[in-house]
Amino acid sequence: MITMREIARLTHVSQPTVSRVLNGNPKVSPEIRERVLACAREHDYQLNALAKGLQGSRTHLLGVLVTDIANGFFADLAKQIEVAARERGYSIILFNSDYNPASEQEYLDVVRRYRVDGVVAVPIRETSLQWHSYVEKLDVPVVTITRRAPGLDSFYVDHPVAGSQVAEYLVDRGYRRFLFIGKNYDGKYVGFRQALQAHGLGEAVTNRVLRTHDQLRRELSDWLAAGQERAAVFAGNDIYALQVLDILRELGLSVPEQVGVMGFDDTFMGRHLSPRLSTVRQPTARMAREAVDWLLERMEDPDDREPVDRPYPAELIIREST
Amino acid sequence: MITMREIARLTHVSQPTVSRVLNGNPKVSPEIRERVLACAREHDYQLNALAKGLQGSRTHLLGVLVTDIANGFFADLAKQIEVAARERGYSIILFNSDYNPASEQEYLDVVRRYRVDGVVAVPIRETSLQWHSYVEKLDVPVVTITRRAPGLDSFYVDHPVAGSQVAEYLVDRGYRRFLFIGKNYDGKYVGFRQALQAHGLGEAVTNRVLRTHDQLRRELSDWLAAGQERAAVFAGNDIYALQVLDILRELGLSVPEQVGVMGFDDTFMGRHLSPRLSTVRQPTARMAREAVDWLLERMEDPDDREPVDRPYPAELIIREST
DNA sequence: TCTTCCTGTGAATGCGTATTCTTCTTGTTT
DNA sequence: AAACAAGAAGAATACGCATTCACAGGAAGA
Repeated sequence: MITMREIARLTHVSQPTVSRVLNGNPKVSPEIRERVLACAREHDYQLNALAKGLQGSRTHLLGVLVTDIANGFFADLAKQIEVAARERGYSIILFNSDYNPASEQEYLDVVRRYRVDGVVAVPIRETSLQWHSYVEKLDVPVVTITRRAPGLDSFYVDHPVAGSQVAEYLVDRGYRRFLFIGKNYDGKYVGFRQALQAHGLGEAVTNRVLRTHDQLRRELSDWLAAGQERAAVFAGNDIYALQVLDILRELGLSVPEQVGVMGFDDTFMGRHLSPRLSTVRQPTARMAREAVDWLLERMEDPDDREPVDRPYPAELIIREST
Repeated sequence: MITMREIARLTHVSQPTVSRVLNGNPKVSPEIRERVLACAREHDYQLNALAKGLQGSRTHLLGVLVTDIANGFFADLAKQIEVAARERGYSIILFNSDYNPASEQEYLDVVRRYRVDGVVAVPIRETSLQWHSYVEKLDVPVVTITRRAPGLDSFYVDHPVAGSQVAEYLVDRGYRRFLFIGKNYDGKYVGFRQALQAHGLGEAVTNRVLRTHDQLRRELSDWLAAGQERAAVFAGNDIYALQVLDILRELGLSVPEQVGVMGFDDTFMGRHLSPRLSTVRQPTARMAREAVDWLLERMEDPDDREPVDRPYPAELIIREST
């Protein structure tokens, strides 16, 4: 791999001159400029980004931390981030926390080792104390996407709000018993339950964590047997919803006639399921773009501004399953 | 961010000594070792990977190039690669070619700029001439995963073979007319057609590229109307299959009774569709692991060995859609 | 007491860039 | 013609690390 010094030697100029040419510095005579450029082209010169990063203050690397890249929603999110970053001349170091806090922390060390310019992250929990204190010590700007992290720049759909939107909609549609599939600390569940309580339906909502398919079937069928009123299942994401639909089919129940099902994330898949899945859409592309933009600005002037808190509206996508 | 020199200053030793301690070099007295380690811990020292990469021969960065990370199959693949790499102390620079050859090429420049140690790639086409010649000039080892690239280390499921497996199975199940959804240069289609020709069914197979949902519906319904024999659709991937199932439902056709549908990739989703999707599974995790392993070995001794060509068996997953 | 051999430590150096500081050349002004 | 401004290119340096080499001091052997 050819270096500037090599080019300098070949073209009988000094290395700084080569640097000037390659960086478009005007203070260099046209003949030399041509000579150097020709040589660089001929040998297919590529800047050593490591050296540049070591010397200067920018590595042009962005860290991207997601909980599970295999989940279609985060895969799409990662893609949008990658695109936005690339457009601005940045490359992406990807990391998967797999919902494991230890991995998450480990990644922050990687981030520091590579002197990444900034990080856009989906933290596992919105308010993890260790995470937060660790990020504080980091001298790297971190923006949070899809999750709200107090004290950090956050670009997110407000989960409690989205959850309450879902609740309002389902109540409006006549549902009176509700099952939420997901972690009980999930903001969606929190908002969902609160909104239902406001309707005097606080007793009518239950929560289950998804473990295995069989277990979910048992729980679902028990739950359905335990009441008479119109029932709806609110799944923490479309993948859960897919499994719920499957189980209801196994149980011989028709959706939405006997049970309503609501997903979350508006994965592509939902559009083509049977029945087509009602779900909640997040403006991923916008969030990704604006998060990256902000991150780059944040890098300019370190920490003079207040952390930004930017919630995005969730959009209810009503299809056939409710 | 604290450096070795800083630690040296604080502990009253020389910088090389700090380096020795941190690298476990035995030639350093226990007292000094302790002193230095304590100081490093206290200040939460992190190696500057850029400097190390610049001076040494390893950056501990791996490039990962996929065609579309938003596709569940590649998302899962990327995840496996990331896990395998991390276990071996490598981090991942991710890139999305989005089926755009220009992007693909552009990425190879990024790879060179960051002096990545190796690349695991899903090339857009198995035999792209520019790609191949470009990779040759690269002095970075590249392994190809999921696609076979002659002359490069390849870890893949042989698409033509898999296509013929599908053909054999479908013929065996009594299907006599076939529609393949995907690019006609897709190896799956090539093998599929060949196997059918061997059964004297060469005339019975057609190919359509998926553009829009509506267009596919028209084409599908036309195609179905054009013949009487038992028909099956072979979709190039599970996402296509999902859309096909949807369309057939719209057309009021029952699967598998009236039309068979075969997917490809064994995406998680397929397990829970209605009907559950018959598909083809690739041993992604194994491929990813072995590709990364090989890549690391390849990095040891540059190019003394022959390029490895490692096909993996495809596994037919038969569920309800055929 | 004087070599010889370790062993632990520091000094010096290189990796590829960008920047700052100098030097040298050319052209302009009075 | 002399003085000076400006422009072009080279020399030196720093960034953080690893590595090589040389040197000091001590222990062991003669």
